[in-house]
Amino acid sequence: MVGEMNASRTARERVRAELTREIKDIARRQLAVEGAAGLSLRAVARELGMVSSAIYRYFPSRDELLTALIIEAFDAVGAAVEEADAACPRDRHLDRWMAVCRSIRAWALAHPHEYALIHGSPVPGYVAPQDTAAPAARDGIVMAGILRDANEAGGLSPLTGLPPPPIAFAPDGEQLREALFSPFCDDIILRALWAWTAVYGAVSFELFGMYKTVIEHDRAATFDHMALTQARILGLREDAPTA
Amino acid sequence: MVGEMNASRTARERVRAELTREIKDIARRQLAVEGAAGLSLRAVARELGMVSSAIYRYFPSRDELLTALIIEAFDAVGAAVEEADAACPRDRHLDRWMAVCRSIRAWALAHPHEYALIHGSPVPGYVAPQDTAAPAARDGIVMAGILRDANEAGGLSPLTGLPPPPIAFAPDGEQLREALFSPFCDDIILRALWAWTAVYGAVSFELFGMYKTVIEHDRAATFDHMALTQARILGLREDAPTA
DNA sequence: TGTACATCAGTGAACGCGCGTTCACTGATGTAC
DNA sequence: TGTACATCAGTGAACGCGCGTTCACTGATGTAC
Repeated sequence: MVGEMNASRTARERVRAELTREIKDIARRQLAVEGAAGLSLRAVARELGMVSSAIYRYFPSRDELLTALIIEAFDAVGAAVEEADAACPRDRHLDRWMAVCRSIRAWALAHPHEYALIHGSPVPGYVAPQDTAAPAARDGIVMAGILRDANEAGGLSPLTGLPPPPIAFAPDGEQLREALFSPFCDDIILRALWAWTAVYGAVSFELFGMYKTVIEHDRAATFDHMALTQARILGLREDAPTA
Repeated sequence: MVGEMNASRTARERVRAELTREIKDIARRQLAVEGAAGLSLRAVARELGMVSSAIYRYFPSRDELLTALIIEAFDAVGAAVEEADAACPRDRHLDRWMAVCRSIRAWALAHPHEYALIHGSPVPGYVAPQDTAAPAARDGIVMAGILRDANEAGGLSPLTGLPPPPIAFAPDGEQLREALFSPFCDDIILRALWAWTAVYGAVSFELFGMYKTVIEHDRAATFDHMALTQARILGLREDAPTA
C-alpha cells in the first residue's frame, strides 16, 4: 500500500517533471530563434499544444521561466567544462587548461543565444536571483582546480615582469583564496581572474561580431593562442612532470 | 534671392536636423531605462508630443532608429577615447594607454545601456549594417596610434616568454598591418588584439555582474592592474624616453 | 476493497495593454517664373 | 514683387498583431479511513 501510494505519487510527479522539462526545452529552442526578448509563454504553450494559462501550473511567471533557462545555461557550460577537463589525464595540466578554454568557446558557438543569455546584456527589467550563483561558478572551480593540481605537482612558473596586484585587491584576494585558490598569492589569483576574463572576452567578441574583418582566417587557432598566452602567464607548463 | 532661397532652405533643414537629434536623444534616454528591446517608436513620439506616425518622416523604421543609436554609441566611445588620449602629453605613451583604457571603462559605467547596445547580445532579428564599421574602429585606431608612437620614439620592449602567433594568423596580421599597425610584426599585432579584447572583456564582466562576490573592493584599481598588465605585455614603458 | 473527500492539471474566456506600420488628409513652407 | 505650383511635416484613424496574467470551471488523479 505504502509502496503503491509512493509509486503513484511519484508517477504524478514524474509526469510533472517531464512536462517541466519539455517546457524548458521548447523555451530554449525558441530562445535560439528569437533571443531572450522574444521568449513568450504563449508561444511555448502553443507549441506544447496547451492553452497558455496552463503554463502557470509549472512556472509562476515568465521571469521564473527565464531564470530557469539562465541556470540551465550556466549548468550546461559548467558541465561542458567539467567534461573537457575530466577527459584529460590529470597530470597534463596545460592540456586540461586548453581543453577547458576550448570547451567554453565550442559551447558558445554551438549555443549562441544561450551564451548571450548569460554573457550578453542583462534582459531589461530582469534581475538574476541568487540561484544562479552556484551554477555560474562551475567553470571557475574547474579552472582553479587545474591551477591547484599543477601547483601541487611541481609548482607553477608564472611569467615574470608583470605588475604586482594593487593593494586594494587584498580583501578580494583573501576571500577568493579561502574559497578556491587555497595556497596561491594574490598575484596568481588575479592573473587567474584576468585569464578567465580574457577567455570569455574573446568568446564574446567572436560571437558578437567584433572580430569581423579583424580575425577571419582561423579563429580556432587564434583563440588557442590567447588561451596558451594566458597559460604561460599563469605558469602552466607544456609537459607534465614525471610522477 | 539666391541667398534668401538658400537661407530658407537651410532653415527648414535646420529644423529637420534638430528634430532628428531630439528623436535620437529621447530614444537614447528610453534605452537607458528599458534597454534596447524596450525601445518604442510610439513612446518616443509620445514624449516628443507628436503623433506616432510622424516619426516616419525622420526614420523609415524602428530598426533604422536603432542603427542610428548604435552608430552614435560607437562614436561616443570613440570620442571619449580620442579625448582621453589627446589630453596626455604625446610622449607619455604608457599614460596615454592607461587613459584610453580608463576612458572606455568610465564611458561604459556612465552609459551602461548604450554600452550593452554595442557590446552585449545582438538585438534579436537585427543585423548591423555596414555603416557601423567606421565608428566602431575609432578606439582601435587610437590604441594602434599609441603603439606606433611608442615604437617610433625608442621602440617597445614586449614581454618575452609568450607563445608566437599561429601561422594561420598571418593573413589577418598582414591586413591589419596595412591598415593600422604599419611597422609591427604579427606577434605585436596579435598582442594588441588580445589587449583590446581584455579591456572590453573586463568592462563587460564588470557591467554585466560577473565580478559580483569576486572583485568588490576597488574595481577601478583592479581594472588598472589589468590595463597595466596588457601595457607590459605590449612593451609600453613607464617613462617617456628623453626627446 | 470501497467510498468520500482533497488535490491537482488543464480549459476557455476575458482583461487590458502596447506595439509597428499604412494611408488619405490638411496646412504650412519653399520654389520657379 | 506676386502668383501658381510643388514639396514637405504633421495629423488622426485604422489594421492586425501578440503579449502576460487572472479566474471560475471541469475532470482526472491521489489520499484517508
